[in-house]
Amino acid sequence: MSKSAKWSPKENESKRLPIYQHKSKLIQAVKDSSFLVVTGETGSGKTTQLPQYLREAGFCKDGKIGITQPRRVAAITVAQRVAQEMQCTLGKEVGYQVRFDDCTSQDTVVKYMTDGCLLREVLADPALSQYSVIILDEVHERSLNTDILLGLIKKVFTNPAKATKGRSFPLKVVVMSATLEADKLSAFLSNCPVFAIPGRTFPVTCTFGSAVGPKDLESTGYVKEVVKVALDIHTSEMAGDILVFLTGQSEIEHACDMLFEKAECIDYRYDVTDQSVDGLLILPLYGSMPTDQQRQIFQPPPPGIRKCVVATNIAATSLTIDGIKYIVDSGFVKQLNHNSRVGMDILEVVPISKSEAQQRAGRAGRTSAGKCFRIYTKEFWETCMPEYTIPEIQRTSLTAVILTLKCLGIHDVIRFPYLDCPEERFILEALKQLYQFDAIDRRGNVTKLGELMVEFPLHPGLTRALLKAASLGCQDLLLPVAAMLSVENIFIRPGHPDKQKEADKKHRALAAKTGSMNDFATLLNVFQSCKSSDRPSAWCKENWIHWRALKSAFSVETQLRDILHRLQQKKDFPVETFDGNKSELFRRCLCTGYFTNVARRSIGKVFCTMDGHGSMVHIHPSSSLFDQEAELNWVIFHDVLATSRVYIRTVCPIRYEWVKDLLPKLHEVDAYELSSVAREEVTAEEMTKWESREAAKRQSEVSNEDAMKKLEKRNNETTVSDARARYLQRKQQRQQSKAL
DNA sequence: AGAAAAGCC
Repeated sequence: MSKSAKWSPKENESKRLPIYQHKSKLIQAVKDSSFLVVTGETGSGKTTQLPQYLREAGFCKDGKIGITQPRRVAAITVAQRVAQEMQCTLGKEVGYQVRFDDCTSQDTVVKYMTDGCLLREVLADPALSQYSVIILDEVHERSLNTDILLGLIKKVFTNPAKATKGRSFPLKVVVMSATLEADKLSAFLSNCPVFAIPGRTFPVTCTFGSAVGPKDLESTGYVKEVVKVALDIHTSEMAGDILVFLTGQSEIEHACDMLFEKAECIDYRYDVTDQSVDGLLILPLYGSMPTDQQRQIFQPPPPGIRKCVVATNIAATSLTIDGIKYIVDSGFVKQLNHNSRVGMDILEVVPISKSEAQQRAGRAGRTSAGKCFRIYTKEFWETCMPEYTIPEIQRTSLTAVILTLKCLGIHDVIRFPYLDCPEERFILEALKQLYQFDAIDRRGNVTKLGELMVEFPLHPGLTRALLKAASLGCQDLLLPVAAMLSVENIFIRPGHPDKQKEADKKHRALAAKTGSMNDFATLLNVFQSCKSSDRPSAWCKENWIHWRALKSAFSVETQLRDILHRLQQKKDFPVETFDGNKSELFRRCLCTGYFTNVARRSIGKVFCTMDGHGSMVHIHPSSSLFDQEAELNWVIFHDVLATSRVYIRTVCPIRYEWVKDLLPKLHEVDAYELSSVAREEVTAEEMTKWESREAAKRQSEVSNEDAMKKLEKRNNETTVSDARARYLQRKQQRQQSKAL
């Protein structure tokens, strides 16, 4: 057939995918129902093929097909592949949109995008009127944005009265997920049908170990054990590469060092050119690693050499390495959890879930049968590992998300249809913060300021400070700072002690140049100095600054500037004036967004937070204020880190007068009030109760002095977090094992 | 006296 000669290899390949034989049934299933759950493991072809099938079947007549992904790279690479398969130019019929990169046009009918992008679109067009089909992909990963989109879709489109509002034709929704969550998702979306596509993976045999049991929850013995197991594999198993899962950068470097000492190896750090050694090629892999080093991971090892990649969870979903046949699973992961008891985010090492362990094991079966060596016992699996990973929505700060919902007109944020409901106190905490930032009023309604704030892709506190600066005409001070604080850490601190000293020295010099001992000012200085440099990347290298991170800060700043510029065109954008010097102006703006993060010197180097929790904190060693003895009594800070101590990081000295009038706001309102009046059905009784409490409150305004006394009292009682205790214990064990 | 996971608008 002459037609077949035209087929590209890709096209042939797509017909061999497991999904192909279900094509007509799948199209019919989408036609038959407004909601559909499609399950299929990685490799089934659902992400690339389903949108093409639906386009062929005429679903693009009235609108676009939108497919969401939790990650940027996935959205881009999948769009590239589909454009190739459809033999069209990327950005024409097939396109993608991620932050900073919109590759779509008028012609685009198949649009891949990140879930965050679609959420932004919903804010502008809640009816999603441009789309005929929305496909949510990788729903089992339960990213915060995907979860919110799911809830919004349920709320709007399962209600026939609301579903047609703002639309001229009905919307089709397809939710794609790994097999495990299928029934739950179907139940959530009005018991919609489930379509299962078989996967194409190879069997992976899993074995349990004996090294880590339920009693070893707080120990770091797993680092030693994974090294031992990896060496065992190297000496006794058939050819095939190894992937080791650990939790963080320093741990990975340590494990690589141990492997290098114990095996006949090539370590890329010392010797990549000598390919004559028969042995192990050891490659660390974590997110903040330079990209050219990351690229080495994907190259096949030299002949006769086995590759051993030691990675963080980045290798579980974000990156796929070919040729992996053996997995060594430590059973742990580092996770950022919001702790509402102490009111902060804590980065901690926790056991992975059973489903995550299966995901890790699956990485060995991509190209052939594989083996997974779990270093923990069966008992550990049964008693310490939860069935599923707790979804992000249940363990992060919800302030920004709640503001988004409020701006979408969803007042009852407690009874929003969450697939998994966050704890009520998390929601209340978010409401309280929004109230403190003047984003919502006492009745839980979004204020004018709140409507401005939701436009910015930033934490609300940072946005609040930025808007204050804008109203005072000094946005140029705050825009770079906001950008710098919303990208990954820009200061490089190498593992080698000598280089560490060198880096620290450079960083201190950057701080000193501002002449003000204010970490926010240092960020501004780094931003401006690099930007005005002739050779910015060389400047970064010289000063131990992450060029990649700083580059993204440059783009973020431009984006924030554009958003701000657009909002300032509005006629009711607030305008204020201020008399005083620049440094005070800068710091006063910061106070507007950071008065929830105020600390006061207590005794010596110990500070005490003024947020109502009264935690004892120290200034982080990376801060320019770390060794300042000066009369430094009041500070604001950007974030908290719980390691050997509870540290505040990115710190700025302030005067008490600047926050005096703001601090009472931290105590004046009970979060329950914000939520109960926000609920759609408020009983008359509830209303009177609330009114009378309001009246009582007005009569007895809590004075600052009273609030301070209360905090002082709490200081003596509390409150170093559990995370710190665990850290100390681990450190001790580490030292003991070192001594042996 | 001492330190950072992944991802997204």
